[in-house]
Amino acid sequence: MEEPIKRPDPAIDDSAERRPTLHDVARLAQVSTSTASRALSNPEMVSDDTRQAVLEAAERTGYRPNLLARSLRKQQARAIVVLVPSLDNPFYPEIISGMEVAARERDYSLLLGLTLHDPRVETIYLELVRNQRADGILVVDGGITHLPKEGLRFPAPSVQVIERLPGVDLPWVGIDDKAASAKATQHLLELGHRRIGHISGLPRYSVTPDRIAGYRAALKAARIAYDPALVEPGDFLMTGGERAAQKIMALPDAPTALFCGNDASAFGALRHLRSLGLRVPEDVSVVGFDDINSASFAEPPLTTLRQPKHAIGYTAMTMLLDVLAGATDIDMQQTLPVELIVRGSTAAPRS
Amino acid sequence: MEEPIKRPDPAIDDSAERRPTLHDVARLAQVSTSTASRALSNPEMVSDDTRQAVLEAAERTGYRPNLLARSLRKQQARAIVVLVPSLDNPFYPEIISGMEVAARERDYSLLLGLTLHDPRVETIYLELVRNQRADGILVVDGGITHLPKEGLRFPAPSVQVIERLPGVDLPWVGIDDKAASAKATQHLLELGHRRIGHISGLPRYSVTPDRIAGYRAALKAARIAYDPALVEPGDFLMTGGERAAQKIMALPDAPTALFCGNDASAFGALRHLRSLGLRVPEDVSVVGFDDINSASFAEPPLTTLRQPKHAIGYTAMTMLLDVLAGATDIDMQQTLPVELIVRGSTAAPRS
DNA sequence: TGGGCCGCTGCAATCGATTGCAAGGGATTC
DNA sequence: GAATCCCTTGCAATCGATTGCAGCGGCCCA
Repeated sequence: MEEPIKRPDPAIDDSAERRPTLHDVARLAQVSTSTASRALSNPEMVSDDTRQAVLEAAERTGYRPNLLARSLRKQQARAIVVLVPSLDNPFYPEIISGMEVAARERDYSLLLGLTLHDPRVETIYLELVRNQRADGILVVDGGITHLPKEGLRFPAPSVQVIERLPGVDLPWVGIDDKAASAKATQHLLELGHRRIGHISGLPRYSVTPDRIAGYRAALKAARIAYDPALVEPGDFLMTGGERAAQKIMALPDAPTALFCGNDASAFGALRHLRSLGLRVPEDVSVVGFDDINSASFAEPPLTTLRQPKHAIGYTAMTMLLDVLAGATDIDMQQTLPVELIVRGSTAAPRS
Repeated sequence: MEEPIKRPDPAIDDSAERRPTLHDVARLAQVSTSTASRALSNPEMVSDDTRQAVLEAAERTGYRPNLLARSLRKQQARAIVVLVPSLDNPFYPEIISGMEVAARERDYSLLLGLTLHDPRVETIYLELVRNQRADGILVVDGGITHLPKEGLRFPAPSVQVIERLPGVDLPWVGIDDKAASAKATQHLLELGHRRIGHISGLPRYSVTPDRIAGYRAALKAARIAYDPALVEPGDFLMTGGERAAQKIMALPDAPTALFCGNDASAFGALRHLRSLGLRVPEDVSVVGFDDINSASFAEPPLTTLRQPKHAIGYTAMTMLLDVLAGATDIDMQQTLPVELIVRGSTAAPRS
């Protein structure tokens, strides 16, 4: 080990610009590759002198472990596929941000898959796991909705986020949609509203019936009869919200408040109300759902239910990595708290 | 090959639930693994009978190639790191969507890295490439800004998006900020505005001076003197836009129009104008930049410059993959067209 | 002095593919 | 009938790590 390092073994071509491998490090440190490996990955297994020499050699050569080789050997890709329908709804990027942080903290990478609800795309990303390029899947909001429900089997540990896939028994992270929805409706009731419209979401999402249920529960608690005409499906987008608002506001006995299935729908509703010349909140109150970034910038700033988006993503990723790490005492259902954010779009009805 | 497939070799434990490997397929098809490999990857290299037998065996065993092993052998990870400061600005998700499509089309995966301008995070993702887990890097908008500029070397092929890193000689995809900026300013000039304010961006972004330059060039072409007091830096966020608008509108000779460095700033400006009781566009016209999704939902809908966000992402990813595929005739600078979208936030000034 | 244990190290197998090289065999050509 | 060529196939090396097992030497204790 006191052999001067300057004199390279003439039998070895060091001039090649090949990236240094563990073998190169080992040779420079005059040890076997096994020892070099241990010195770097399990330092306590080698003597102080050896560790020192290996670290120095690694430093000197600029060695970087080849993660592909390590993954192959250890049979873990250290990557997670995140399936999202799209990034159009600003709701998703925030969730993904939380996932990225959690993944990075534990030396995992995040493979982003935008399915656009296309089963072919969904299949491609599912294959990535079958092909050992990823260790698990996070399914955000029906990323898999179009794959056959029957016998849908996940090829690896997975966690569902927000949406519960019918007939799929996987851990889940989300919110209590019914309770949140009731809370928003109650807020309007407390302000004095008696006729409250609800713009719901696409029926294919499981959150849609839950939110309707919460709305109905709050009405019932206030002893107000449920009027189906006041519930109109939107599509979780601006345009659908606009259309739904149009239908509801055209009723003979139009409501004084609208509770919308998400913020985008609420924006659409706002636009329609404006076009009718109705003022918010003086003439009609509006409540959204999600609290996306732009909700506070709307005119007027939107009263809405804040989903803990970052925390949802962080929690989901953490759960999945815990499962992959062998944890067995996982909470199958993690319900995160929702906060009602009261801004300028709600007020008492005109007397 | 007419050996009945039903009779398994008793020497081999087929009961194990191990994923089938190429070796298993080969054994079932009674060929060597090399042949099996070729039958699946280079079908034209084997005879029809053999190919048939191998495909059948692969089908029967449910074989999926192990991409880690393939990657190790072929020395390519087939993954690209996308470095973005964050997903807060809705501008980024759209770019990323374009990248994801281009990557998927060519069997690459997208590793998402949110740097938050933190050099430690930037380093982590750069390491991913050094460690052979990714083949290249897409740097979106100063994803690397905080790493030392001096001697910043990329460990793999990379493409810059939107932002040009100083002193870094890499292919780039973006827009002509100066020309776009001039176009927006000219629009206001054509409407009859003579005093036009500009809310610029953070100086650390290279687009900021370019956009100021375009603004000045348009003024000069219209023979209007440049007044530095009318240019106020924002931070590309709502709050900065609000603050900058406040400063500019407090001038003794306040402008009749504001050209904002991005849509978020414009939203902030709108809010401030509203708080002053000024109407848009009757009292003050406002122009944004980017055309993020919510620009059309603003009140009034925002006149803005539409960046081809999806195309930018798609093009950048395509360029990078072309480079990785060995293309040499790459355009080092790809400038994509910007469109002025005239909506309700601009009009002729009060006479 | 001898047996046993422990700490450290190296050998060699392994993860699961791809691929250069060579050989076998049939067809073609002179 | 022999030489040549080409098509197809298999052998074995390789990508770059990790790890079970065994060996070696030193130390401790009887």
